[in-house]
Amino acid sequence: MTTARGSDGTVVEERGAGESAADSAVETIQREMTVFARRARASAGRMHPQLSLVSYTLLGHLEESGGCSATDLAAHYALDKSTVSRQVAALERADLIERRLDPEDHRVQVLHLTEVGRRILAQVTESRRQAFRERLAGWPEGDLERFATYLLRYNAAAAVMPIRPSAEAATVD
Amino acid sequence: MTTARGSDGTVVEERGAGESAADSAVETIQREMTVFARRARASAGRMHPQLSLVSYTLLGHLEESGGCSATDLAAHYALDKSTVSRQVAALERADLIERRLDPEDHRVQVLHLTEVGRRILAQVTESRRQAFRERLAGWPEGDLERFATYLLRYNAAAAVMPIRPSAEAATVD
DNA sequence: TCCCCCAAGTTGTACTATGCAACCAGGAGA
DNA sequence: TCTCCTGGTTGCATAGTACAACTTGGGGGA
Repeated sequence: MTTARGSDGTVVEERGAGESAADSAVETIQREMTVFARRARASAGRMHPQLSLVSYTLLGHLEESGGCSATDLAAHYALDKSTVSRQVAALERADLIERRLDPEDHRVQVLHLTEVGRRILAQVTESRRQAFRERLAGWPEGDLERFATYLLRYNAAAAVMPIRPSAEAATVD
Repeated sequence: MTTARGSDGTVVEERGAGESAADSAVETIQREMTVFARRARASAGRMHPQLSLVSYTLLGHLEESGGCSATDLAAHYALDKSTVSRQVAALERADLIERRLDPEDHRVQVLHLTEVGRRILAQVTESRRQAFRERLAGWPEGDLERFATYLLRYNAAAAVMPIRPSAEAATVD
């Protein structure tokens, strides 16, 4: 981090002597992506009262998969099965999901969103989307599309090139 | 760009009849920023065993500020002073920072990086920068600069937008 | 068929990060 | 001086997580 940032988000750039414009852009990208991640992480605790961080993700996965087992969730998000088990228990207590015994294999509990769960998930999703819309309000459409394209390109690369130290990084999600 | 499938499969894209291309771009941006945040969070612990994401951030702030108080850190990162106090204690135990009593005001402990701290921070920063360089390798310079600009613009907006409990928070994933 | 082993989930335990509240110590003003 | 404010620490509670031991159900081979 080579940057000072005021509470207003103003950024002071310092360009080293031998640096090319491209290097400088890379650094800015790194810094700003990190800022975003930190901010996101920092506000994780002030999540929707009903829906913790992981809970939201799990609900989203249930919505899109149309129901799956706890083991599937654990594998998909690289979480321990005990962690998922407790999360699932909490979500069930909150009436956001329900369990149905798989008739084929009685060891398996297939998890499904309840109506309430679907509604809460939609609410939270909508409120996230609203926040993004506000922040991106007034951007020219061309900029929005290029920004989206860049992010896709970046993430596609990141998926294949995890931060180095260990190979397990590939299990990120 | 309406179809973006990260390996995580977080969000189902539903493009309603009345939705513009700009709306679609906003959704893609939201999804991809979230993917990035999750990946960053998940891999944070792997970048350097010695340095958690928060620790890394705090060290970085000390480096760029040239020394500041624990209260400054807490305010800047919206952390509780007790949290910072404990983080600082750990960093001091690890010999990465040192405290110097402010001669002007004996209540204040000005925190400074030690040589070791500076070295470790540089190492981690370099390894992160390398990862970013790899992911951005081959991008045309114009794209890099636009991407950097967009991120700056986005984060500036995010910094100003009121943090509503169920908006920004939900962003994390 | 019966037994053994594997897979899905649950529960006990421990550890980390965190916030809040109570507290301590140094400063500043009435 | 006395009171109040500020920087910091510590006690306590909670969330989220992993690991290991355990429970229950399935399936394959002798």
